[in-house]
Amino acid sequence: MAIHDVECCETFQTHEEILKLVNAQMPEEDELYDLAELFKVFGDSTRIRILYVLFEAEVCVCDLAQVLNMTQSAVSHQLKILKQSKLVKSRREGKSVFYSLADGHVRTIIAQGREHINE
Amino acid sequence: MAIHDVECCETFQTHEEILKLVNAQMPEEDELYDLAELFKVFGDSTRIRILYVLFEAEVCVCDLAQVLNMTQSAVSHQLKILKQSKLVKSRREGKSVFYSLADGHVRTIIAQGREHINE
DNA sequence: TGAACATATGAACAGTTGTTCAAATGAATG
DNA sequence: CATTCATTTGAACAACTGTTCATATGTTCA
Repeated sequence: MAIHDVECCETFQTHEEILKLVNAQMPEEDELYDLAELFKVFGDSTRIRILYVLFEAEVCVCDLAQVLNMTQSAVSHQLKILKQSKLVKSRREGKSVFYSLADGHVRTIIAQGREHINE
Repeated sequence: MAIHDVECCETFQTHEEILKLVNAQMPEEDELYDLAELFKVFGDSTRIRILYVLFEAEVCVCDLAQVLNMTQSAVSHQLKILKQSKLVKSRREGKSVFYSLADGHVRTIIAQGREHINE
């Protein structure tokens, strides 16, 4: 048993080795935080519904509000969050603002999540 | 303009078509809820850190607590959540309980998330 | 410029979440 | 079977989140 190994639940595992492995792969604290923030965005069924609409078409805010039967204010608040995390982008056309998906990761992540829960 | 189209932000879009497309692809409400619940689990940096440890090795609760510098109670609470969402499985060996990843979707989802934020 | 429309924003409120502390369960061992 | 160790659980508390309501911003057009 190496010097720096720690006794724990009497297994006397080589914690040093585990620590090395883990520290080598574990992202920086900032990145872990950003990662959690990103997944928090997916962690709300309203936002997922918005994303599903954007899978099909580029739409304006009041279209989203109608299709999803929500307040336009509520939709706008959620769109802001989606935009801040760069899952969605917007384009102004006259009085309207049109939203669409920002990149393909959204589809992959949601597809994987769906696969997982349907196992 | 078809009969059921709705006037909205003066674009007179064919909402009927959008609605058809969206409704065809949009999962049931239950599944949307489950999906959001799943991503909520990823939406906490503590749980992501736990998953990163489990990427490297099967470990017991007090190992996790030590490696992550957390209360063993806090770790246990989070493991319960990870287990309920089937991201993690456990195996008892004497007094200890060892945790490991339940399937490969975890890796894919986190990898995609990481790709997204590093763009 | 002023009215009308589409969207964004801020404050406030209820509901949810992660941690801590204390206590309970479960397993091995003398 | 009582003790010890590893883990789980429940209650409680502060921090955070999504919606609503009221209001502000920004754009078009008469």
